Amino acid sequence: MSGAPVRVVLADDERMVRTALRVILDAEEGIEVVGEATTGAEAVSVVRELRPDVVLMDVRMPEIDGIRATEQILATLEDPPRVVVVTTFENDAYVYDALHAGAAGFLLKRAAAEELVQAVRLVACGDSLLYPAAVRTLAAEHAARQPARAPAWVARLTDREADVLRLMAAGLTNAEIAGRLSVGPATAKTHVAAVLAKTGARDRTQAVIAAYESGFITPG
Amino acid sequence: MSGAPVRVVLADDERMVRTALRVILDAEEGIEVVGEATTGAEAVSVVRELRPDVVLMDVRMPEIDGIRATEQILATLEDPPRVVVVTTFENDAYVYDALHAGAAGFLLKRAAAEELVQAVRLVACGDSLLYPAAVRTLAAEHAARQPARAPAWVARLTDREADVLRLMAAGLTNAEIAGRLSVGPATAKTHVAAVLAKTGARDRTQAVIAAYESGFITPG
DNA sequence: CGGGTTCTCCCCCGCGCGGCGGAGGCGGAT
DNA sequence: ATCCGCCTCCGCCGCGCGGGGGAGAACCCG
Repeated sequence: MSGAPVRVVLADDERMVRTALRVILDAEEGIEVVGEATTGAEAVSVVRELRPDVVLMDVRMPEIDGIRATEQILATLEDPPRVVVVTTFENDAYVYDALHAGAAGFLLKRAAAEELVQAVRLVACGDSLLYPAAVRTLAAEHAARQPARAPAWVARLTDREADVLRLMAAGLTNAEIAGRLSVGPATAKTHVAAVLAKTGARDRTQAVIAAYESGFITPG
Repeated sequence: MSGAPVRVVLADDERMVRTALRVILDAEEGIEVVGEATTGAEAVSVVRELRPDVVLMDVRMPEIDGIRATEQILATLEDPPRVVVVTTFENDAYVYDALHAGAAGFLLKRAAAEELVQAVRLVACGDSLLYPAAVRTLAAEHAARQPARAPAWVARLTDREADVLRLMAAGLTNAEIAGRLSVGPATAKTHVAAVLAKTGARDRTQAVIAAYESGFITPG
């Protein structure tokens, strides 16, 4: 815990921001700012060279944005540093992207100095962290991932047609669907035809796509 | 900030836990435990009556679990309190459920006393919060939505075959794929056949299903 | 009672699809 | 210089699929 200091690299295109971060972090014991970068591309090469423990990565940067830079760092380096994505606005959609890219944390620039320091220490210990307000964004996205996206046609499906669509989305042929539902092949075809009509699909493949895209069935 | 104290209700079926929480929180200035509940149903009625600012809600409780109780509280009360879901194990799938139910935070019972206090203060201010380890769960779920679950066959696809699979998953016929890629129909068929072979699919529909299930393409 | 909906089943037809084998060119690796 | 992987294309064949009809039985609801 109190061994070697945490080595930090700052990536931000604005000098003032870098300076502010450096001042805050350098004042802390056990934290050492070892490098800076002003573009995403530079961030990747600086990190590759200096091998810091933590990277504070701005989102909006020239050449390569912080999200892509994060992806590249995590994809190309072995034993990569922990990346904390930093941005200005909390309503940024970047929260999701940052986590998706493998970021260990997400901070707003308006965060207090103590929050920043705590963030660096936390991720250096292997923990993850999100700026509280960002959690709301994430939670909201999570919650929103369920409703809304159910097109009208889903409700118009009869029970039987819904069964058939599920089996179609399981990759079954008409004959197999008939067998699974214990009905004649002709009946299965009729239901499939009805599903195609209601989904507006040209063939069973498009129907399955519609089933996925509408959330009627979900991967995993 | 330092006006009226934060009024807290504790909902947990274990007396020891309630006592522990009460001792910790009552020792803090500006925080007042105004009520307790031992079941989910009781939690709902107690909250309805006492109108606290914050509810510490256990997950596992008799009658109604904490998740459903949270849902009911947030759905039926106007100007509802902020609910922090508390549980014992961090590998609980409840993190997701809790956020989905509208919880403002997620804490583990092993959290330090200071974390607990900070959590109450934070959510009382309107911020959200997650126990750091819980963030990992959430972030991992988010991140896991892409990598890992990429079966071996994804990597074995050639660039061209990946293009073709994407178009297949867009619902195009062989002829349309050929047109889109500016190649002959025979070539498109060859690539499709290769995709079917590598995905282990019997027909294009199963290939598209594999594409979704593997995360090769994502809904939305 | 009649009308609507749903589920069931049948016919024929055309065609896209998938399986089969073969072939030539082109670039990188050995 | 040789092999191998990838992309490109060609034929043939069988079959499942989708489109077009029609039809009977059960059910609910007004």
